[in-house]
Amino acid sequence: MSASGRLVAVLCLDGVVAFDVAAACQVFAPAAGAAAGHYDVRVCGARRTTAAAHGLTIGTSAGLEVLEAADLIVVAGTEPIDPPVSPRVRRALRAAAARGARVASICTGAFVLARCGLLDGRTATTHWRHAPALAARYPEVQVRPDVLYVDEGDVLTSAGLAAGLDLCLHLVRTDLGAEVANAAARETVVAPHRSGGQAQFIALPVPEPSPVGVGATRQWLLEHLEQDFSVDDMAAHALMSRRSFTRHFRVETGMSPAAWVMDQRLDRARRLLETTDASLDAIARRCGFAHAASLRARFTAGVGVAPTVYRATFGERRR
DNA sequence: ATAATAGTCCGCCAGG
DNA sequence: GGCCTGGCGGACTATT
Repeated sequence: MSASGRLVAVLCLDGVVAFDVAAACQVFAPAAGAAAGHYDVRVCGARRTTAAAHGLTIGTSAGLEVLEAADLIVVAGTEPIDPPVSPRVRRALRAAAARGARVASICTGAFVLARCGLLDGRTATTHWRHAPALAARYPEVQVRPDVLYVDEGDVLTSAGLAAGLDLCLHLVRTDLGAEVANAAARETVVAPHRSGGQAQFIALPVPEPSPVGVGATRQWLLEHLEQDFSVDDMAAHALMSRRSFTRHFRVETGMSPAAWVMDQRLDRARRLLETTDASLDAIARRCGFAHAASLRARFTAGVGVAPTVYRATFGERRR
């Protein structure tokens, strides 16, 4: 519950994928930077060192006992997939979820959660290559092979490798707000915000505007977010028919045009709520909403809390 | 709050 | 045949 010093345990089983461990550390553990000091990260395992995939060895900084106290447990993926899970780990993960701590998996770490029964009746994702295996072995799990990550509140899963970074940034965003998350993303040199629903297969994974395809149009949209657009307006800018435009847009971004624009509007609203004292109405207009009422509705639906609550939580209270 | 309206998404298919 | 475009229309969603 404390605002700082959340205890994060990164769990390394045999065959752990080093990239996944590093991704979590990179986002949560920096000693300097925006997120510094907010998390207390321990890489934990059953032994001092854990044999990782690809012949690497990972030295752990804690034993399994941290699982019992952690506020957030990140289960890194393993190769081969679906490793045996000791009763101790199983108990610890279940207990953590039961006491309200969050349990997150990266890549094939979802198999570990599934094995512990934490995904039963839930929606989850994993690396696309292993999604069929996850669904086949654990029929209780609703597998979504087509998203970057799934946030079920206390249990979160993410797709392959880089999507783990997206999930970690999503957690920072939830805990500390968009400004801190964006700063952490900047340090990691990844896209600041890729929403969980984004497709795993996208031609241009990083939403940096590119001059090819519909990238130029996305750039243009970002520069004029305060305006109102129909899909026809966007297609006209891209010199395409509406049908071709929406088709290309989905291939490149994994989202429909309207959904993408809404994501961008909400992102901007979050930032303005955090960093300015502007009125809701002014923010609404600067983000392309007709009025405060529509911002409020879409914000609450998309972010999960009302704008004023968000500002009270994450806004800079500087004198 | 409800129904009417407008806008969006996407499978389908013909044509270049 | 493979590939891309863009019109059509129906299901769906948001807005008023």
